[in-house]
Amino acid sequence: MALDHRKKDILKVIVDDYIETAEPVGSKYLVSKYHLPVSSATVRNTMSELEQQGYLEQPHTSSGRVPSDKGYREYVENLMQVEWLPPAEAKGIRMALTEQVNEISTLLRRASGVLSETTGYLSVALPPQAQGSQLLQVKLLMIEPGRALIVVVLSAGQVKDRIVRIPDLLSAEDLLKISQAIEANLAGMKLKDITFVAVQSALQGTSLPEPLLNQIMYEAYTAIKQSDNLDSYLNGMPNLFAHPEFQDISRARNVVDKLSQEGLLFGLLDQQWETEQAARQLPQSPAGDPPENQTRRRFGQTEAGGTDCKPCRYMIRIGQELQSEGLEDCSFVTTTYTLPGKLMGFIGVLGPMRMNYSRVISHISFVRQTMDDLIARSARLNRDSHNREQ
Amino acid sequence: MALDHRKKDILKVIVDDYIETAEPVGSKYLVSKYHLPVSSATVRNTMSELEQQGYLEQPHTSSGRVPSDKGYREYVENLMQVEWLPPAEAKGIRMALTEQVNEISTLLRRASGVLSETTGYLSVALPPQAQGSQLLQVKLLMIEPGRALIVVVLSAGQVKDRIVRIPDLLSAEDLLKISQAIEANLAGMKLKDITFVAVQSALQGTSLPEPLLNQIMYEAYTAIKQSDNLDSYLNGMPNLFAHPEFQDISRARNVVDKLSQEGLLFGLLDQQWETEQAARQLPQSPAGDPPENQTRRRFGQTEAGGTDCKPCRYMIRIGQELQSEGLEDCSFVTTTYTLPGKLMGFIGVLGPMRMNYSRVISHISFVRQTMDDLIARSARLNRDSHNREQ
DNA sequence: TTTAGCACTCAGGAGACCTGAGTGCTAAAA
DNA sequence: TTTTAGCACTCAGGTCTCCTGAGTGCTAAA
Repeated sequence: MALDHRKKDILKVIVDDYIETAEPVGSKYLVSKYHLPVSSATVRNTMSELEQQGYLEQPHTSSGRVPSDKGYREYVENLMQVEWLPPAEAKGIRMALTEQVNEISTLLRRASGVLSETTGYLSVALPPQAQGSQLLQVKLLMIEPGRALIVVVLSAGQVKDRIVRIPDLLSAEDLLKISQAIEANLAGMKLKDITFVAVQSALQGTSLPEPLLNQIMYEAYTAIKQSDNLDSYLNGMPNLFAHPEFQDISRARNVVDKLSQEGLLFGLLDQQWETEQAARQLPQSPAGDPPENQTRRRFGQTEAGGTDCKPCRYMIRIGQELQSEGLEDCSFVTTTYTLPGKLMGFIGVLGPMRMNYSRVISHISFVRQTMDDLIARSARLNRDSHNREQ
Repeated sequence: MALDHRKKDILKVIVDDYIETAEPVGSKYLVSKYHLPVSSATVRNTMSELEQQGYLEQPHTSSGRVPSDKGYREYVENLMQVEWLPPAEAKGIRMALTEQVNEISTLLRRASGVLSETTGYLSVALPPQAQGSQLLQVKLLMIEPGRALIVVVLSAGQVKDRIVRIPDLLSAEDLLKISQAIEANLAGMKLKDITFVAVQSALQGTSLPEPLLNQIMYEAYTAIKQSDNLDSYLNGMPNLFAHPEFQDISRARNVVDKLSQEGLLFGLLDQQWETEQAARQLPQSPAGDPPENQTRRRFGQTEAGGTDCKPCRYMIRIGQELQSEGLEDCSFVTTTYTLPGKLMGFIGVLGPMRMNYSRVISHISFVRQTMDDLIARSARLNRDSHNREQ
């Protein structure tokens, strides 16, 4: 079932060309454009076999071939060459990401912006799955009698605030007591481990009358639990319209529709999350058969001339693999960035199936790498300064 | 130059019909569908005159007529009837907006969502222009040595936080001192009146060494000044694709492109803001000639059966009036909601020029009214509870 | 196993034709 | 003076036919 050398060569050239031109590619054209050392008849025979094996499709009898989902998958897994970023571009991206970033949300916004601009597709950046991060601080600030601001600070550098109603009788000192009690008992816990009962028992010690506590207890609990409900960033929607596959308005609409559904992206990325988790369980076994429709490849250091980028795991989902009606003509390349404490978040690029995978992968890998570097550096700085103080 | 009775009638019917069908309307069709008491020949003559006066256009010689920008303007100013919301729908909207709203941002998100769903167009909601609102509180929370969280609370119920670097040597107590000093000196000031020098002199009293102060002074100043940089909400992008005027991908793209440009919406709404300001300066003179391309109408209380809605000022910009390349085929209906302290924010609905103005106006007016009620009620509650305590 | 050659297919563009909804104009009727 | 009936005219858009050329599969020879 494996493809022989010629078939691989021809499949690669076909996909390359189709990515470039968006036109079905024919045998004669292929031979002349790429100076293949065989005749067009031979190419025709090979194409015919590739079609029988499911790597190519023919829009109609008398037209050239177009890659199928399977063809693209073979291409991204075994055939394509990832071009590395020219150093100048890499430097530009690094600078764009590095400038004045104190918060993870700023970093995500930048990352998404850079990705959509440099790839010409649509990009998303999602905050880390905060249920796994630790609660650092909870502050209650009196805004005016009856209303307070709850600020929740998580270990991943995420901050969430919300205004809540509180009993009119609670004073600023009461609020201070309450927040101190919560912090004393819950700080350091993982978000997912915090229960209502935990909050309840934390507040038991405050010697405040029960009725006053009840309302704020509930508010504090939901504020903490929902503190992972952070914004995601999506850029480059208009980019999609430039590609011929979306000239047909109904397809374009399908995609825009899907992307506007809040939950969808999270769902797609949850899939990856689960896969990642599973992968961590296993001892890194490069020999293990990867599941059919997931790509994980490792990049080595590049040779001189390229931009260095450590091994980097990404996932490519092509067409049907997205299992999402309306996105059959799209591909989605995603990767994860990591925060201290085993936290992960996602960045991804969505484009037509006919996307320039090589370009997207090199960019997303570099952005990911830069993000990881920045995050690690920032963590290191903090640790250092901490040590210095002691 | 004014239109006589028949011309008005016919223009109204044409626009009504075109809004409904999106097809150029012809004379014979018009007479039979609407049982006009004249013959098609008469209608033809009238149409011809309306075209000469610029209210109608003919896509090509042998087709029916289509309203021009001027035709739509005449329509929205003098011809259309605004249908009021059926009470059931009004109730639904009110409930959707009312539930669990403690923050202006939540209210805006809901308002935008409701508007896009009920009108079937695209909707936006922008936060109030915070430069006019007062600084209520500034808190500095230590996250870890070298990093702090600045929380800025404004009078309009807006909260903004950001993480900043601080000198490692600053302790939590120092931060408390600093925030107290800032609050003591600046609380109650309008955002636009706060200068760097003001922050500087506020911190003079803290007896902290100057070098430590410099950095945080700058951070605090920018945090305060940028605290009006709040999120806007945009919903219903996919709705636009359902309308025939956007079947042509290039137009759709233009619109999506425009709307993705961050500044655009603010620019469009700034225009309205200036107009509003100007209007407030003037003693409410209903006799004054309104500027050519702005609509301001007052609604009275509705009669029995309708939903009550206080007088409500809105602005309609049609096609060219938007002065925005790419939006020539769109109209934008906007209105302002008000917060205590003369603060205003915007909500708006953008759709094809051929939008159902009546429907949009009744919905946007009702949403605005409901928002104002909610905000006022919330303010009243707070004041009351405040008084009770004293 | 590869290639040259040939017959075959078929999307898509060009041109001819037709239809029908719609117009403007004119002359008669009100 | 205004309205209407009637008629000739226009033209977008659907349908039909034809043609072209890029592309194929198959076969027989190299």
